[in-house]
Amino acid sequence: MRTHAFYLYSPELEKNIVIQYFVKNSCVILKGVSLIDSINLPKFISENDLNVKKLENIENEYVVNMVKILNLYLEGKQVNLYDRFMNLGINIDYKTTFKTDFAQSIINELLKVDYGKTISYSELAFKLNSKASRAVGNIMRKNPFPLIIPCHRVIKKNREIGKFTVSLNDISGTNLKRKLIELEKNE
DNA sequence: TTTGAGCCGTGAT
DNA sequence: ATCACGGCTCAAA
Repeated sequence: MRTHAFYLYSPELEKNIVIQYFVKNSCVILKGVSLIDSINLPKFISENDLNVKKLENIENEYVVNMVKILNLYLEGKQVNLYDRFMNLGINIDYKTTFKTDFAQSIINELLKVDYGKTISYSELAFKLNSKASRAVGNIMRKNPFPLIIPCHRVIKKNREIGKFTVSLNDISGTNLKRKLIELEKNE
């Protein structure tokens, strides 16, 4: 089971979106999504030992469809990335990362947060009769699938944007989170 | 607006 | 069992 990877550049986010996946029983399983500055892309690729294909050379129908959907989203279209990927038969295996019931349930609740909406860390916890807002933040921090699992929609209760750590430092992470929220505010 | 103390699930020890 | 660690909160100053 070899890991494949491809990336596309998003002018909207000013980031490269790197998708890692592998194929098992003719089913695509997503391994991770990373948002990387162009300047850091070569380092990221070498550090993770990625065999990255250039997008235009990829024949795989799954990849073509993934890119189509991602581009729709990046253009500001109201698309549910998780559902659309699932409908393609692409498996987003978050249970490998999130092993506990609590973490998995939080992700399930997060997936119910609609496009363009936000929710606070504490509200998300409250859905599970918990007050563990900090623990929720720690779960978001580990999200291997930014954009697809929309952790950018989880903000602070006082309406501040909160942090967004996706292999980025805090400042650029928060800016990127803000961009994503703005992107989803289209009419 | 800025601190500081409380908060809670996780993973490591 | 315990501990330290945070994408957090609340309230006091």
